[in-house]
Amino acid sequence: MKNRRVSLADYVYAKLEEAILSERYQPGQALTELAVSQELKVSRTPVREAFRRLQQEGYLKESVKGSLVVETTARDMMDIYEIRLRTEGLATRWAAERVTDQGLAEILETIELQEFYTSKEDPTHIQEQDDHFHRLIFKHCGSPVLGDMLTALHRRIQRYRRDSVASQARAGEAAREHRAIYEALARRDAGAAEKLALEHVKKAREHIGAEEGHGIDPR
Amino acid sequence: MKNRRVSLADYVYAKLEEAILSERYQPGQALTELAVSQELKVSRTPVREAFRRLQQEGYLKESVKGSLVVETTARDMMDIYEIRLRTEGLATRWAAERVTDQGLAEILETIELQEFYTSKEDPTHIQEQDDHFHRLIFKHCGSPVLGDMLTALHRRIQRYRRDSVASQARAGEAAREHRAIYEALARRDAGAAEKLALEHVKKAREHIGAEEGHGIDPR
DNA sequence: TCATGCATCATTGTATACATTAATACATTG
DNA sequence: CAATGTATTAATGTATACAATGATGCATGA
Repeated sequence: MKNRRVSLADYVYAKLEEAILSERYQPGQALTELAVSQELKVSRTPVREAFRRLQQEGYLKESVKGSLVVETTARDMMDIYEIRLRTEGLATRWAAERVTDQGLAEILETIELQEFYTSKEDPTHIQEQDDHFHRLIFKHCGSPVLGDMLTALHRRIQRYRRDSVASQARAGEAAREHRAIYEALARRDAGAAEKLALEHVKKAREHIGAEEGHGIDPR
Repeated sequence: MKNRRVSLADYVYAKLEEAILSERYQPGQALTELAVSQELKVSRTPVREAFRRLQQEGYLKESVKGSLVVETTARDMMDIYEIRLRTEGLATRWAAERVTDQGLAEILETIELQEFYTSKEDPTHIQEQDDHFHRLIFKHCGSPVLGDMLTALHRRIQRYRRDSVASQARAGEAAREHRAIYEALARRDAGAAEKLALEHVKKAREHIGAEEGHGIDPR
């Protein structure tokens, strides 16, 4: 894919994003440019670039002393599900209308891997493939605007989804729903694809809501 | 609001964003860090930060020689309207449920200004207030996730909206629609607010579609 | 004339030094 | 003892020097 050697700034960005999403850096924790640059053995310059990008994405926010890791609250997560409920069906519809045969092959491959890991009850790899499935749909929907937007939203709720997919029962359901969506895409059946995607998001939200105790609005 | 003096990086970012949105820097044009730093009489460091943020936002993309100004195509614009059709009603509904009296006062003020400039047929200030109205709704919807997302989408189609609002007939309609939305907010009538906002976006899209010749898909 | 190789230059990537700012703690003074 | 001023320090902001890379143009030779 990218033959260009990644810059240190990209490297730092990836490291920090990973650390934040995996919660090794906890919400509220302060990061200073100097501390990160020493930890990763680079100068402050690439660290600054990474900080700025993370701030723009909403993962970090400036504060008097260093930059704070921003929490994606349960409330933010529910908002994101509301947005996904209204837009992910559209992305899937467009994907059905526009996906290439090669794109379909990519999607099928990730589904088969997901099914394999589901049978092995391997949560880490299940989520990896689950994420990948959605990213592929977004990539093949033919709209960078919508695709990039949904990809970013997906990232932000990764930790909530991780807990959810870890449930073996839900993992099996999710894999079956993905395959149904794939089949609609392969038939170029836009209506079915949209409907199935909407249902899929609804189910995912219900499942997460149940785990998170969504009765309480923690705003 | 912000008592902190803006950094040069913020200044450069604002300058470049303005230049791109106003099309003083045209799509496809290459900008180099050195050229911009000399033009604005600052070092490359703040320029680099601004570049990175603009790249993250999708206004610039890296290329072999400098960074290219990215065009928001008519196609992107139509995609953005599709997204707005599905989400802006939600934001307005939430605003009706959550806006404070002070927020309502802010919104009313911008509407009155918009009406004033409409009566004066002053397109620049009309759009300024039109933008401001929408940003206020997004700010008061109580969801940073949804609000920031819609604000960014709005920005990206600014130039298309500019051409549209310049039409005096549409400007009057838009002002009336804004007032109707405001009144629904003031009554805390979430259902009406959502419906009116949806109608407003639909009308705006139709009007822009007519101007742009949306029959042709220029992808 | 055309291809090849080399020098040059433009541009970005990285490190580092210095400037600035704001918070903190401590001492001095009334 | 309280208030105020000041030195210290920790952090970011900015400029600049240098490195690395890849494009460009030109000269040379077949």
